[in-house]
Amino acid sequence: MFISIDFADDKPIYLQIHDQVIDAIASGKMFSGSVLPSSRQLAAEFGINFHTVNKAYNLLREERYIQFSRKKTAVVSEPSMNEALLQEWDNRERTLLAELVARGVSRQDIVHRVDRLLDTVGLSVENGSKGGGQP
Amino acid sequence: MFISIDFADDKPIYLQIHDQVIDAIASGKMFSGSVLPSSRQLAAEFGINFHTVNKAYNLLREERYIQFSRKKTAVVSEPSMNEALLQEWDNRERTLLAELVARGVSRQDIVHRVDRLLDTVGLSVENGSKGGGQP
DNA sequence: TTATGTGTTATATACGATATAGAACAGATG
DNA sequence: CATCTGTTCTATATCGTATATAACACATAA
Repeated sequence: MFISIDFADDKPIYLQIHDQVIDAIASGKMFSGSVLPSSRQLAAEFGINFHTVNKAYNLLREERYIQFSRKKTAVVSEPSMNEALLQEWDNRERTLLAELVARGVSRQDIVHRVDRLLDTVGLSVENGSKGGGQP
Repeated sequence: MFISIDFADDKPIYLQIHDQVIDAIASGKMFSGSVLPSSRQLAAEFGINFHTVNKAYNLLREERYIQFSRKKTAVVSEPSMNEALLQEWDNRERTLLAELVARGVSRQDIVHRVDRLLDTVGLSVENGSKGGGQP
């Protein structure tokens, strides 16, 4: 499975699941139409409560990353974006960038660092037909 | 004052203060040696508890952004950075970048967006470090 | 010296978020 | 029918956030 939970991490479990699903989509491991494991199934796999998984799934649905089909199974949605989301993203990104600037990291180093990170995010391509339209 | 508090924001007050101090340093409004207002003083200004301000200050100190002089006043430290901090920053930045990638934003758009954000962060001359010199 | 202001420590309360637990429900599936 | 799905409800326990009050050691200025 593409999800792992670190109980020692201070980050809430439901957020760990939430972020890793987004990461799986970004990296191409999952894409529009991919079916996610059920709440109870995923919960059993990690020995956690299925309500915790539900919380992650519901958040992902509110953010339009996934949706629930009539079969009640969670599936990855078509990518969606809007101005409000971009504005909210900018706020968080700006706060993060300010940390490096405040610590004296040069602008060139920051841009290079972001660029290098983007390399590691989308290692898609391989693995079946990605980008060839929707399944 | 370079700090404002939004009680409607879901972000904790102590984190709002924390992030805005870092932003002030990044933008050059504060730099090494700048004196921050006292906990009780800043708390009174916004009608909040001084323990809340203390929580923000102590976090900033643990992160080496500020320190407390023998006079017990909080002052901005010299910029510091290390590998562990960079690694931790990468993790958070990667999660943030994955959101845009998962939503279908092109790599070029993301880089351009980050570059534009960096314009708004450091409105202090060059980067690399604000001059000023230290006392 | 006295008075004031600083960060620090301690105890206490209140509230929301996180996580767990168990039960029951409607709808789809085989 | 039996099973699985997400959903809803109630309940509990724990932690983080925020406030409140008190007291302390230290530094500063009157």
